[in-house]
Amino acid sequence: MPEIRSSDTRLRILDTAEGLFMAQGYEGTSMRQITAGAGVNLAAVNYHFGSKEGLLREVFRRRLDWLNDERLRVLDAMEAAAGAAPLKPSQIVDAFFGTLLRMADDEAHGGRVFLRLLGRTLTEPSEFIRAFLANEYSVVMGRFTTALFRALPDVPRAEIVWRFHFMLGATSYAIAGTDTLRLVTDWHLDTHAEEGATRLLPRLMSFLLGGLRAPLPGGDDPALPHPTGGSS
Amino acid sequence: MPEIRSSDTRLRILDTAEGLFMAQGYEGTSMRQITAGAGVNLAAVNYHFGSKEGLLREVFRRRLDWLNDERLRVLDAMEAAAGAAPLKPSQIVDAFFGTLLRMADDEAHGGRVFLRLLGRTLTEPSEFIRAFLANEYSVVMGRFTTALFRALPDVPRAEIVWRFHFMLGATSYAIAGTDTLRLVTDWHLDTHAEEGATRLLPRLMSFLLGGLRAPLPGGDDPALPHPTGGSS
DNA sequence: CTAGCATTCAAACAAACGTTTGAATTCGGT
DNA sequence: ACCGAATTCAAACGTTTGTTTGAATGCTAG
Repeated sequence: MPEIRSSDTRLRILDTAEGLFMAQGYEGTSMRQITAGAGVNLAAVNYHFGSKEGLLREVFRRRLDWLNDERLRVLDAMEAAAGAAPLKPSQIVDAFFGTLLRMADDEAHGGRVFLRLLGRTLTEPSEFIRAFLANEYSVVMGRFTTALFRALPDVPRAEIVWRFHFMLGATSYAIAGTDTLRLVTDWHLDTHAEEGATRLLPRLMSFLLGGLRAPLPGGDDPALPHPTGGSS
Repeated sequence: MPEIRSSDTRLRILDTAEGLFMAQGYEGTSMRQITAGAGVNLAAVNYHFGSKEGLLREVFRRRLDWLNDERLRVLDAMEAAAGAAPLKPSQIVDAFFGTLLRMADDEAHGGRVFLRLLGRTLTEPSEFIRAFLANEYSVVMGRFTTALFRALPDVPRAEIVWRFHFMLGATSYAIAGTDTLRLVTDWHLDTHAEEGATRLLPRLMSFLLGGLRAPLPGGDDPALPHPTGGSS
């Protein structure tokens, strides 16, 4: 096999960059930090990835390719088992978000570090990563939204897309800010110090399903005119 | 009144920086972009705010002070009207997230620009803004979590804090990514091009309440062992 | 009108940025 | 063992970064 390309320089760079991008963001991380942390020469990044942008793309690609393939694999298996019947919403949500969160305990595929980086980057789209992410996600998004359309035929499709967005946000935040939001709400979450990923899954799942299946904002439900009445 | 401090240089800088930080992030925005966009001298930022960090702090302070005061004002009015009875969860959620979203249509207090900046920055905490945000939010967070504790006496407190996090994430994403996530899910959301903020409120509200009041992840509910069975 | 403080300005500062270069080194195939 | 390609390396490239300086200008009070 003469195909063995990389020495471990590539991997060391990718792993180090993944961690630093997660902790400091893309713009906030310098090439010298990356190469110093990886113990390689400064020019190694440009040699192996062409540029800093190319490095970021590769950091995402090696994880996202696996994640989205896995998502589609799970969804395919579910649909094959269901035959012609539509899937349950809980199944679809689990195939998408459950697969993502289970990745947190899979150290071989990035673990918590990549999950936090992903959740973070979706909010700070550096304009050049947006096209890349949109392309990486387009197939998966199409499959899952149509699956949700079939699973919830009574819900307007626009509403389903909205709630998919909301679910994405709640999930990204939950994984990106395991210690970020703990500062905002310094209310100590009792026990769980590090093992939050496993305990997070069932909690997040019931929240997402509750939101997904909430009554439509049709108008008869609590309309809530906000009581701004201040006397003085 | 000899108290009139600022020329409008301060305001021009704050407004311009708010927009640029939103569009490009803190690290991705240079002082020269800010001062050029505001039409002021480069040294004006350091003169009025001391440093770039000081500018970011002030950008947040002038908006967050108003927002969180307003949140507390609404909550106070609600609790005064309710007397000794606990508030309804929908009231508390509206006082917190409804007040935030209504800010989007209030151009005098930042409007959509600040909302997107806020949602963005909560995910990329530059380590020096975390302490600042934690301090700005501590009072409000305390008041609202205890209000939720009273409103949902049967739900474990840790669970309420979790779901508060999830609600924060869904909301931040919804406002931060009005066009970000539209690229990820390029499924065109039909009509609404710009007026999304107003239409967003009822949709998000029912989603949040559905998630907040979802059945607890107790275990008897859909446990969903994921069907990973793939043949080849 | 003028003294005095607040503000603005052009210019320069050292430091850090991403990238490039060309020689030194390592490595696999014959 | 040797050649040629792949990789690593120290050094420097030209920009851009945030900040500082000291003189020029604006404004207000006496």
